[in-house]
Amino acid sequence: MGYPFQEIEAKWQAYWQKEQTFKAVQPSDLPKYYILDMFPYPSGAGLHVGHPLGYIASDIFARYKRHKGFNVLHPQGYDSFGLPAEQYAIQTGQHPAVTTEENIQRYREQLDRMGFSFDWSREVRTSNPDYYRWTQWIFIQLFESYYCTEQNKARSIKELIEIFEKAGSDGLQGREELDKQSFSAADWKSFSAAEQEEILQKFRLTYLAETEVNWCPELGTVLANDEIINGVSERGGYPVTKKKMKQWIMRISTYAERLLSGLDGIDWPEPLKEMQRNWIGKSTGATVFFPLEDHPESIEVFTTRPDTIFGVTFMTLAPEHPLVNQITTDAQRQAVTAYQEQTAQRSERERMADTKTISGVFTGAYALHPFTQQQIPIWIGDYVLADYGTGAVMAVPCGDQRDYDFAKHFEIPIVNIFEQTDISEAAFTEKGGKVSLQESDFLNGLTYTDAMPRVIEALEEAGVGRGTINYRLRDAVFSRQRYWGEPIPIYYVNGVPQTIALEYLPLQLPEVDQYLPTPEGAPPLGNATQWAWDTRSNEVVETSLIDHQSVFPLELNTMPGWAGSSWYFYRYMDPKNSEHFVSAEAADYWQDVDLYLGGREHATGHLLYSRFWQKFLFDRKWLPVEEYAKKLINQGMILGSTAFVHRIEGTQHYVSADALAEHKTQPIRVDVSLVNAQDEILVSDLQQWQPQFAEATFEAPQGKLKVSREVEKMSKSKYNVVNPDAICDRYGADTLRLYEMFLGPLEQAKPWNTAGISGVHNFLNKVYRLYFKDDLWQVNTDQADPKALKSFHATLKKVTEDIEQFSFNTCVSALMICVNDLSSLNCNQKEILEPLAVLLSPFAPHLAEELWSRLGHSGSIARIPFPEFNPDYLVETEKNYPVSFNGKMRFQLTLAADLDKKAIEEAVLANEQTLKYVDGKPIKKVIVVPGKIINIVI
RNA sequence: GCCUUGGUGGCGGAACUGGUAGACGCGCUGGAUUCAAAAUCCAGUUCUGGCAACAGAGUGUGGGUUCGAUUCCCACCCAAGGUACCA
Repeated sequence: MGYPFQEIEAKWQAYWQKEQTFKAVQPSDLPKYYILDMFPYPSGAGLHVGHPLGYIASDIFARYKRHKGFNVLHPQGYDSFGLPAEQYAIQTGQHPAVTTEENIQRYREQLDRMGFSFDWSREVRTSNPDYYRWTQWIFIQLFESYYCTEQNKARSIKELIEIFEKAGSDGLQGREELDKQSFSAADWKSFSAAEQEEILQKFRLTYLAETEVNWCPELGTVLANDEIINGVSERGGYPVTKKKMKQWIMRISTYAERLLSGLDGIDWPEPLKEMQRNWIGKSTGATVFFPLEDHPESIEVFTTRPDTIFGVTFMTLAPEHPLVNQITTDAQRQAVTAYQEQTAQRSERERMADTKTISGVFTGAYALHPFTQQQIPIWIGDYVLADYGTGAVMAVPCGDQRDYDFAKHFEIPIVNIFEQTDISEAAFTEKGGKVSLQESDFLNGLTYTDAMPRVIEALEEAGVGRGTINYRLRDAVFSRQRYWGEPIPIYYVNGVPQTIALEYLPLQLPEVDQYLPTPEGAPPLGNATQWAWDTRSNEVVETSLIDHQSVFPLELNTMPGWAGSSWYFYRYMDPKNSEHFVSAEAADYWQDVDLYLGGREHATGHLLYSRFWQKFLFDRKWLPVEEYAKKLINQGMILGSTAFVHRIEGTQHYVSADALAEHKTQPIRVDVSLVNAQDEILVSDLQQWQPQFAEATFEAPQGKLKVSREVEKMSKSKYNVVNPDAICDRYGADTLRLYEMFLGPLEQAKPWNTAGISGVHNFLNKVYRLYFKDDLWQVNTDQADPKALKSFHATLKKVTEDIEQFSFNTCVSALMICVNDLSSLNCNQKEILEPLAVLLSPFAPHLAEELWSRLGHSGSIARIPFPEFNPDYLVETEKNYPVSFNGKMRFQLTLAADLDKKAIEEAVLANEQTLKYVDGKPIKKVIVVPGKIINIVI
């Protein structure tokens, strides 16, 4: 009989809830420790066994830290705005708020069953108006800020306006945003509100712009770059095309450098940092201006290889480049226009899929080389992207493979500027090495390293270019044409955006009767009858009143999914505050997240955007630190093990998976819960499960069909989901917790497989039997066996070290060894069993609480000090040393444990019979390897 | 293509800065207990040969450094994830 886990778990879960055992106190004299999980999106499918993996790990650590005397903040909440609830609403008419609430209920029940030590009094939900009020507030602050390049931080836009009022455009030197525009202080004051706003829009950290966006027609919305995977939408996999739209944009690019350098100071997984670095994509090079031959303007290019400037034989512009139409000669106009149309029609996906076909058209125009004044033909080609760099490249076919291919294809001349290199087959693209330049005027004889600073200097002297740093990171589109998201707190007076003051927030989502876009293509909020802002009463009023003087239209777009999740970790510190998004005192006490656990898939989305907002809020002095998460761990995904039955192609006849070689078959997914441990499925179960099997025929001995397996992501549609509730029913939450940890290293992805769960469950039964014999309490106060003490303290040492390194799988193994030892030594002394309960408490909290109360304590075990490791128990009097000779182990030598290296050597040489000679040869030298090996040289 | 991570029994996985490879668990084999089963306990289990003692091989492949390599170095193969006309 196993231990009564159902009774124990229910009892202690109720106790924790009633006693508020895990409430984080604030203020407190204890040192703080903040452990955060990435909060879940509450989907309709509920939790599967993969979801809790990270929660279990963070919970073990949180409980451990409490035992170690920390004031632990371990909160949980819901990222409850999102597309699935909205799509469900479109299909059923059910309000997303209703389905979201239902899903949250279900999530909460499932989470509670697993015995997590969350402080639920601090729960946040991003779709709650009390929460999104502050998301809207942050949006407004971004709108009311600009980035000051001199102080290298965000400042209030009011300070920028002051600068303009005092000195006009001269007050802001060298800012590209102003382009060539210049105005005096008097000019500024004479500008209309709309004119002023047009200038300010170039500086605001969130701004409106007509841009080419990724438009997903199926979803009816725009998507950010990180929401697109291989040219199709991340959600649903629908095609994405380019479309011009007026959108709210976040000026994340101003933070590119700080987002990059900030990575060095935080303890995040290296692969994840690398992904962020690549996404930011810093490249150092130069901007070069190529004057046009018959046109006043010049073409600006960005290049990482200005040292190869004498190898330029043509230029390529993106087909969308603004100068193309102006410079194209009449003779070439038809061809150019045709090419432009052709590229515009190709979807993003087509363009990406087909990178091998070389295409392009000559514009007929020429630029002049900035140093040699030679004529350079200007081409357009779709291998040049409009939105990277300046949308134009100086083509150096000898040094860049794409330019090389283009030149070969269109028979453009190639000049080799690299000494002693062969470019008959491919371009020479290496940067390092000792290859020097030739036919390069003042750069002749210089290597890459020497030529770079020299050429940048020359460009600057001649006024035709400068050293530049370019980033791949683009500003992030912030508007979504959706209903179930935060409304953007903006209304428009004559087209000029105005913010809604804090005291009138939140701007609550209006009711609509349709969650689809309006027939005119406006976002779903366009369906609302009440969606206009009255500036006299400062409230939302009937849309039909817009003609009145004081009533203005509200923004129809909502915020993207990442808005609410970009700052939630600060709300947990002070969740009920109605004055601030977090109070200075709370932020000051908790500071930042000490440990953040979550999936790798958020590397270039949530984890980048939230760092951006953090830096902004830090700049404006609302938050105390510039990086919010000191340490981050990516837990690996638990994958499903999908089962397949096999149907002979074109028939309704199914065969066993071991007979696949003989037939041409088609695999069909079946529900894993119907498959037994031997990978067999009963035909009768299968026929009951889905009607398509009812009329099929089977080649199944004893009515059993063999299935084949494949490891895939867990998902409802793949029928491979395992529900944690089922595991809790059968084995209990403590077993589930231990087993998920035992499965393998936390960071590693692994398929779910229940095969080993009995071993872990057995371990807990064994623990129980240390305390109870035939359900009778058997713990006594006798002195414990030294062997038992030794085993316990060795385990204590190992487990403590392993917890600190998040190696929970080896912790479980160590505990198993210890309990096996104690059980075979018949150990039932309080001296060991009392601290053992505390040691087990992070892993199997329910059982530990029960044992603790049976040991005669009142109250929870949760804050009892963790047992201290005592090295005295591990002292050994004798040690076994393996003796190696010529790399082979030859002897076991038993020596006193306190001997040092020298004494061991002497002891070996003193041993006349067995060791002074080896294979009849005298020993020349004894090498003692630190640890436990003795090496002998003859 | 590039970047990152990894490759160890039938399976999941251990092995601290180079030191007895395969801990722990599953599975399997045999035994004890039982009328029987479940549960529990004990023993064995990398592979090959052998009744056995034992011998040989062995951490993706091929080299190298070392008294000694899963661990360090070089080249390659494979898998997973990321990313891609980024100039």
